[in-house]
Amino acid sequence: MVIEGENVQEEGLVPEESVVAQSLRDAILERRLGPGSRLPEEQLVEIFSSSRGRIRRVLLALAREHIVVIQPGRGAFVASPDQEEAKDVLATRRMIEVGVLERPCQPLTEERLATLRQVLKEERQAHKTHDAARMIRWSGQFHLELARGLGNAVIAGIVSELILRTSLIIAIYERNNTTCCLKADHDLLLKSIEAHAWPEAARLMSRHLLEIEHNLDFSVSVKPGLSLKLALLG
Amino acid sequence: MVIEGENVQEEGLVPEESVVAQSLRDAILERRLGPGSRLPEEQLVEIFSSSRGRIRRVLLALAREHIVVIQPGRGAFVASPDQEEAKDVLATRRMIEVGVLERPCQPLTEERLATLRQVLKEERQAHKTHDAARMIRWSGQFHLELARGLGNAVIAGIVSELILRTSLIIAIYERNNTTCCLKADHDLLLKSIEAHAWPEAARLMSRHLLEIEHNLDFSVSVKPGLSLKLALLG
DNA sequence: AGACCACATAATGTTAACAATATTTGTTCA
DNA sequence: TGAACAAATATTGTTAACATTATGTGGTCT
Repeated sequence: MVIEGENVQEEGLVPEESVVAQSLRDAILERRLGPGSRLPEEQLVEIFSSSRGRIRRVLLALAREHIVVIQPGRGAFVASPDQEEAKDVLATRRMIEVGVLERPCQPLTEERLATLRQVLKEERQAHKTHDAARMIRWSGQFHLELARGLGNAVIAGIVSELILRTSLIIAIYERNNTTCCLKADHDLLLKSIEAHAWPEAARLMSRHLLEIEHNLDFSVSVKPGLSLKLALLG
Repeated sequence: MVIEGENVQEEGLVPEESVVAQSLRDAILERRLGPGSRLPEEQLVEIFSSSRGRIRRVLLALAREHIVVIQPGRGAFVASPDQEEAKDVLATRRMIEVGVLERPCQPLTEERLATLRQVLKEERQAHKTHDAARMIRWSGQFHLELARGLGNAVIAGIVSELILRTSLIIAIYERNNTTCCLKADHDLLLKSIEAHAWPEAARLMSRHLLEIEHNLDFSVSVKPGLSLKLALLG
């Protein structure tokens, strides 16, 4: 199944740059690229057969999305959100994603509902085959599709960015592979939505996001990541 | 009175670039630069005594904020949000800014409340002296300070961006200088907040933003803007 | 061993020149 | 007059070379 990319808009980037940006976002989302990883321009040029100018534009764009940090004179790194940022990102997601369920900007069409079911199916499939990367990807896609269906394009763009930041946060602070256990949450959520039980759905979403937040352990420090080539090509 | 700039974070830009970016944001916020205005690199280089490389980075950053559009091969222009985007931006603001009042991420400290009062005072002052630019600026600042005080840094960043987009939207679609008439809204809002009457405050905020939306006239077309030098230096 | 310093290496930051492309201007002709 | 074309101009896109700045290495001294 093919669904439009995780991210929604690529303002200011030419198509070739979008591809690079999306590859990096994918690698970050699926945790092949961990927080703090160096992103040397020259290596990225090689990997993507691009030019330094283009790579630099992409890195700036990703810095503006808060998933990359540019340290002047030192280079670009995958971001390592601190505890405060982690809490803020989760709280913001709660505000928006619960808000969208409580007071939708638009009614959920049958078509979008079908997409949601399909996404959930993919998520279950990934879970069954223990494919962690695909699990994360489709889990995020579920949240994004909800924002698309009940919210609007602007909200979807915001949520898309927050999902990526969440992925980094979980990569740093997750307690003990708790992520996988939350699988049932999306099932219940979709059931409530199908039943038009919006208050119940909102409650589930709130609990779902709070649970993620509560499963974070802010006492841990850093974790090493893969090498660039392995992360982006392997 | 001095309050930190409208925008919150300048990830990936060096200070000199931030200054240019903020100048352009200011010009757009205060409607000295209108939707559709051309932004030729060479002129910006002259005006800000900067280099093309820097200007280009700034333009990309602003494109990512949806207040500038880069047309490949043609250059950068101040964005002209269409009707759909206008409705989405206002709906998103409603969702977030009402949400922040209904379920604050943090209690409003006395210090922040004082700032809000001060901002409102400036707003009234600007209104009394018929200083349109300052009116817009402080009006936006009021919304931003609310997001800072009741939300968090992430929410404030989002709201900050949405305020700028709203300024462009109003510049295009405002019916008949209705903006100035909404002055009393912020007064009432602050009164409700001071009385801890959150549901009432939320209702007022919702009405306030809906009113802005309803005062838009989507039948109008474009309006000309000032010259670059006049807008940015005058 | 460990702190310190100088050098070598590698990475990023910057610039200027050139190439490619739009836009404007000017001319011709119907 | 105004439509159509062509040349001139102006603007953006791209690259490569260079300057600047970090990083790593090796050696010396205490």
